[in-house]
Amino acid sequence: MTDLARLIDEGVVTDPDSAKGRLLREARQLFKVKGFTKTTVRDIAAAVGILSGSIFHHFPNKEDILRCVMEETIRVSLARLKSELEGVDTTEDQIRTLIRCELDAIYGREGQDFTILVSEWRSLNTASQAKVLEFREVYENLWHQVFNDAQAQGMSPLGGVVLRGFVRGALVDTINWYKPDGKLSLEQLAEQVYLAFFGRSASL
Amino acid sequence: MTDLARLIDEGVVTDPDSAKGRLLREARQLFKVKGFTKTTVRDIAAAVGILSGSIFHHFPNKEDILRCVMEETIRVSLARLKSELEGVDTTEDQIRTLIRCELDAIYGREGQDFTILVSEWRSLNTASQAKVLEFREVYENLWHQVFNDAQAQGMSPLGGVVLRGFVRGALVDTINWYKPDGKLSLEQLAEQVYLAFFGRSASL
DNA sequence: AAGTAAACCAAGCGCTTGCTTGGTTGTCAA
DNA sequence: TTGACAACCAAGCAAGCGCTTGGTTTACTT
Repeated sequence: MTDLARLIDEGVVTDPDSAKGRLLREARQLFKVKGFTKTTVRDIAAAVGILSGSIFHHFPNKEDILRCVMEETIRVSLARLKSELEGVDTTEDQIRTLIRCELDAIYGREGQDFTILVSEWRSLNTASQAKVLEFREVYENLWHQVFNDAQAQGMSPLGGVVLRGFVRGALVDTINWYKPDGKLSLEQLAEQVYLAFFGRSASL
Repeated sequence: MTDLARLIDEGVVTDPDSAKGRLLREARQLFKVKGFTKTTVRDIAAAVGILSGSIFHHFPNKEDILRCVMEETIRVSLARLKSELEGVDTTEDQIRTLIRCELDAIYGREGQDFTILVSEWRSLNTASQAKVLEFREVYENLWHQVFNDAQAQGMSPLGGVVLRGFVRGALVDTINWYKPDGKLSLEQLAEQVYLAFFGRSASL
């Protein structure tokens, strides 16, 4: 069984070959490029190759498409993170893994997936936000635990929650200035982030 | 002459008592709360107390209102920053001033002004972005200079541009989790940011 | 008192939006 | 072969959008 097949089987992602899966893929792409409000249901339908009305056979409304896109993004990121963290023992390497995975969630695959969670957050109503938050908190707790360990080991003077807040901001905001095709590679960017926050912990 | 009067006189801000100034103030507030696309010209007009069509006596189109709001935000922040940096000699204190001023631009006055620059950036067309960028680069260069000094003095292993990118992200993203009314005060938050990026420079 | 220009109103145009409705097609199990 | 169901089409509705137009009010100058 392939990785993808297992993820589909576990309900982490929708089968990309199904009608709903195709819709989610094209919607995600359009939300990334144009943003949620500037993307019309006609845009999404045209990208898939159907008429706009047919979308509502699969989703109750436009907002629910965004909710599904966001939930899938987190579920995939979380599954990926958990599997990559397995067998990583030192806090230093765990932090590097966290940073690498999140940068990959932002720039990997078809790119900028993770960013939708932040940039389009206000496009969800309160009920949808609560649903997405359920998954997100599990993901964030992984960060908090590792960063609390880091504080306990003297690697940072900051608590896990605050430190995670700063690191998330630093990472997410890179889309506004970092160019993956420039002189700085993704791996180098990840290392720069690590250095910025934990660069001199060895000297303690 | 008061501070505000001088700013008006120098063209930094529009007179808040003028018709255009009132429009900009209400528009800014609505853009912050609802976002640009979800704010209608009828919303803005109603907040000021006029009819929607009358807005176009003052602005050529809706987008230009956002452009003006953004430009004023930067001009005010820049003027404020320059005046606060006067007489500050050490790089450490300059950094603290930069952080304090930017947090104040985000949370001060009527709150979250500065954030519009990031969250609504894509709502501007290319021409408007270029205009705003003109002012913004002056502001960013102030950061770059100070952070390059910091690197030269061994306070950080990172270059000014990259480090500024991380710090900006960390600061701007605080609106997504930091609560000004919580246990952490704005001054404490500013100090935490400083510690996160420069906390162990003394041990070098 | 007359002139001027800024500020605003009243009405609505043309377009786009999310979504609905009633019907058609393709697929597969019984 | 028939029934059932998911997937989709064709057409369009109601509401909201940015913006225009032609005219009126108000404040100030000369």
